[in-house]
Amino acid sequence: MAPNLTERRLFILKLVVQEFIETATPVASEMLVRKFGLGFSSATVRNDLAALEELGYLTHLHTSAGRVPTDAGYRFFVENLMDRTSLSLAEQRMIRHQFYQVRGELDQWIQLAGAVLARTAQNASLVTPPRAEQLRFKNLELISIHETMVLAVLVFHGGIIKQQTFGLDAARTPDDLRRCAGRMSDALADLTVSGVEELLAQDALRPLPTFGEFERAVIALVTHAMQAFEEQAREHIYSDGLLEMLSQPEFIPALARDDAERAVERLRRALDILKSGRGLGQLIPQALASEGVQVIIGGEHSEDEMREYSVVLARYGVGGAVTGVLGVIGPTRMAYPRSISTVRYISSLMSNLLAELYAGESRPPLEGNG
Amino acid sequence: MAPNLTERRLFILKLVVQEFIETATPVASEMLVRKFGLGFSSATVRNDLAALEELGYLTHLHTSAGRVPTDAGYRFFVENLMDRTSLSLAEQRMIRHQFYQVRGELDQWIQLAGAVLARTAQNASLVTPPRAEQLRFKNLELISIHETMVLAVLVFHGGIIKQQTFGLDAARTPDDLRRCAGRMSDALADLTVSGVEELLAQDALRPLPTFGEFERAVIALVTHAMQAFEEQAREHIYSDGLLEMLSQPEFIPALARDDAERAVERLRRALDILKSGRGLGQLIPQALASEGVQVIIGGEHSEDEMREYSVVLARYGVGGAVTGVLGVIGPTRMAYPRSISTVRYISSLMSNLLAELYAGESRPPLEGNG
DNA sequence: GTTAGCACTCTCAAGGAGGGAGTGCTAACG
DNA sequence: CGTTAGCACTCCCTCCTTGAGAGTGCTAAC
Repeated sequence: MAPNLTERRLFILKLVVQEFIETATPVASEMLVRKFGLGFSSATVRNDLAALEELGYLTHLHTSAGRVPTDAGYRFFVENLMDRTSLSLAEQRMIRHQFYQVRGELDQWIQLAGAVLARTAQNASLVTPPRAEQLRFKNLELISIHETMVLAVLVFHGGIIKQQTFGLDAARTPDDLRRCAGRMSDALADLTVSGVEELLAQDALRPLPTFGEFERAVIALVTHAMQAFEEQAREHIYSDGLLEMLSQPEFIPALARDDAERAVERLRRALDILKSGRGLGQLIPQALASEGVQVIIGGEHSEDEMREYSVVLARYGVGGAVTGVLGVIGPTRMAYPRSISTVRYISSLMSNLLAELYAGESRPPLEGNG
Repeated sequence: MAPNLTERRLFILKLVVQEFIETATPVASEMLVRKFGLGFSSATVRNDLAALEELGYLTHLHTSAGRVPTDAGYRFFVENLMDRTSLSLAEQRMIRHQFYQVRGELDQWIQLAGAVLARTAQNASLVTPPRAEQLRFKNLELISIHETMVLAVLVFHGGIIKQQTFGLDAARTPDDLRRCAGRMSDALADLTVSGVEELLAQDALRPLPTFGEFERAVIALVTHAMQAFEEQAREHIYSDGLLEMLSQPEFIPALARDDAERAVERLRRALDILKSGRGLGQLIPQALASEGVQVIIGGEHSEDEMREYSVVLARYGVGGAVTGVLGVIGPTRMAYPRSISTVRYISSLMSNLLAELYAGESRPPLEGNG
């Protein structure tokens, strides 16, 4: 009943997908024969195209239109047909160099990763900052802004920093604050949110002499800050490359197969997705739990609004300790080989950078030859 | 020669501008008469419209199209005609409440300001973080990540924080680092970039016993961080509300007077402006140097690519010490009264918040009734 | 100064024709 | 049986035309 997949048909499918990815134009039989100098006539190719269509890998919008891959077609291409290349060494070098230039500035890595992903894959990118499963307290500093206003700098494991100002009931000297911060740092060291909460509860029951009203207030502040941070960290996704994605023909009315309205509506939707993170929600935890590069194509998404988009994601980080997710999002007609190799490279690069930070033994520190 | 501006003509001009701002549709004489129950016939209004056109305040695209304000028309409206309202008390209360909820989290104020501006003015917003003219050092903390890796947290006056990791040549204990950070904090306290540079130079000439190789390396790090920060702070503009702006009819092909292609091209341009900050470059320093709310309308911009947009900007901050700029950007057909009052309110709100932080005497700290 | 009346201009949407692209089918060929 | 030439057919896209509608500008009267 269903046609079988001959070598030639596989080859033709590969050509169609590659061609459509490149040109964004439906692929015609005649054109394939001429452009690639196939040894068959266009009629033969047409038969194969019809077979591939019956198998569900291709469609066409109307009788006299060329073929376009379906989601299943892209999936088959990604799994079985595409050339598994890496980024060129020159590109890798260039990217490494850019990261080298912001060495030490952890908060810039995320931005840079987003920018590089977007530029290299010519689509939008998304990056979540590296996060520990559990925020763990490391250090506290209390800096006097003026007599009754204090800047608290909370440092957590993994180089995560949060600042918070608060007012005092009574004036305190900078030295006083410093001593207090030292005591607190020791008391709270390595605790998680629940640990701090516990301490606060205990403390309330049997107050220690060194921990007075003020100290308890600070612990409450820390608790609150950690809770808020964990919550907002889960939602926060950095994204970039909107402009790159918008230069894809899908978003250019004159080039879009359907009319201009659609192109703009699509754009608005895309913006919405990137900004709100809706439609990406499940993807992130899912990617965090997986190894290697994940590809989700069009209708494979659980969200309806994502069915015109594909996402290429990978986890990065050290062990299970500090991890994040980064990836590329764009129309289903996406240069999968390139996107995948870019995501793979950047995730491994980020992982190495983080490993240097936390393990130290992996490589000599970046500062070494500065 | 040129017609004169009678009371009625002023009134009609006001109506036309308001009407066009609201409906985004060219305003016809007949429609004005009916909608506002004017006591004149449409022919009379037509005469006045023609006069206003001759004065340069209105145009129409073709013979049988209604009138549309010119940039000069908007300008005249903003200066002389529009109702100078404030945000409603309910809105003010709501906004204050939102800021109250992120009290103490200085870095969230910027985001919040951007979001509120965008939502209230239904356009894109831009906010620069509050900056001192000169970055002034306040405090340094060195936190051991592992034996040879250190996280430096630099705190500057104005609650500005920068983190930077670096590797060590030789292992150091956390205590060692803490003591060192304390010495350095004292040595560098209140210095500007040039001050630190000077210290570094002096130090190189006659090394003090307490300041060894390591300390010099840290000072160099601080110098570098301050330089980099000052540079990138100048360029960094936070922006939000793209989605809000895109819901303006100018960006919706079906509603745009000209064709869909234009709408999308416009959109791409707008994105580009917001992302790169090109076209805004001069505006920021200019706004920093001015008092009150600045309005720049369409062709008044020095940049050509901005001639379809208007910007409403205001400085915020305390004295000349710590200041930033915030504002709204959107199509020239912008709800100026609302944008201006929003920008005015938020800038004063932010100024108050900053004043509390730095002066303390202006109001009781926000934490007071938490 | 104001107004009614009207011709004129220009846009916009709908309908129709012609050209073109590409397929699907059929019949013949090796 | 796979391959191929030939051809009818389908559907899109662009251009053109047409008619309706909107709104102006002008003129002449009030």
